[in-house]
Amino acid sequence: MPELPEVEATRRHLGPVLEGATIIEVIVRRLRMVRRQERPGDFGDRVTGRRIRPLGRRGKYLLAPLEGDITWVTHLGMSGRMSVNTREDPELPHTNVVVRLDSGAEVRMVDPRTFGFVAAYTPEELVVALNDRIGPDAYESLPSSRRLADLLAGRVAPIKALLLDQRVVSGLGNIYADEILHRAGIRPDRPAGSLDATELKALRAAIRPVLAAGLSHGGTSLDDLAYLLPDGRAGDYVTRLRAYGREGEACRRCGGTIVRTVIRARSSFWCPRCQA
DNA sequence: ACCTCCCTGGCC
DNA sequence: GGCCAGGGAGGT
Repeated sequence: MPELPEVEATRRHLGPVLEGATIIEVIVRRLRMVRRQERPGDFGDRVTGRRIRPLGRRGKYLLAPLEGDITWVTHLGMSGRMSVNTREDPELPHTNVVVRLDSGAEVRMVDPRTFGFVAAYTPEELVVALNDRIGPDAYESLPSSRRLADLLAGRVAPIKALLLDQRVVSGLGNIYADEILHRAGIRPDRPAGSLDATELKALRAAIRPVLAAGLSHGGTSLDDLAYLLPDGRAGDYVTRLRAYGREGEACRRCGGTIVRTVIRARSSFWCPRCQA
């Protein structure tokens, strides 16, 4: 599912297709996909006719800055993915937004569950939509362990819940949060404020390597294949996962048995033997 | 800081 | 035929 590594892999694939191209037409097949926008029609109106500058990303948000100070923002939600096509390619089911380029290529957003969305923002709107809502990017600007200590001090919520809170750091979802906690050797249900300095260092140190590994494999495509790279290939980090989805299987570090518990209404997979 | 909702394919 | 998956927003 699309978390930071999947969004970043998507950004890297889309870059060569989008950058420098001009948007000539936008087709919104499901109006629900345009959200967090005053009027849904604003999206097409605002992006059409503009040239795309180099792509960016913040947490799970894919950012396409356009000439003229408009930013096309895409969030893939739970089940969204981007697909690069020619106009002749048949459309997959759940193709909800189509962006046609002057190059003849088109980028399609496919999202069965429609938790994803697109929007087009002025600089002021972008600040409200992103800066005021999400914290530093977990890959590009990870806070120091000392800063993390400040953020987590006194918090009784489980550390897993705070890793998923995009205001603390942005980009982590359920899969990579579990992988990070496993690598750091920390139980997901530990009260966040109870982590000592050594544990916080281990936690901080686990974040980038896990995300980098996921990215190097093109991300994590699960059996449902909801997430795929823009060329249709699957990311295969699922074969390297150490915790997520491995209930009942042997821990790849200590040989213990991975368990599944529910934290904040989300599945958590972890090893009771090597996560303390 | 917690709960509910959105949505649909896939599974029991 | 019902339930589950879950990111993020909204409400209490």
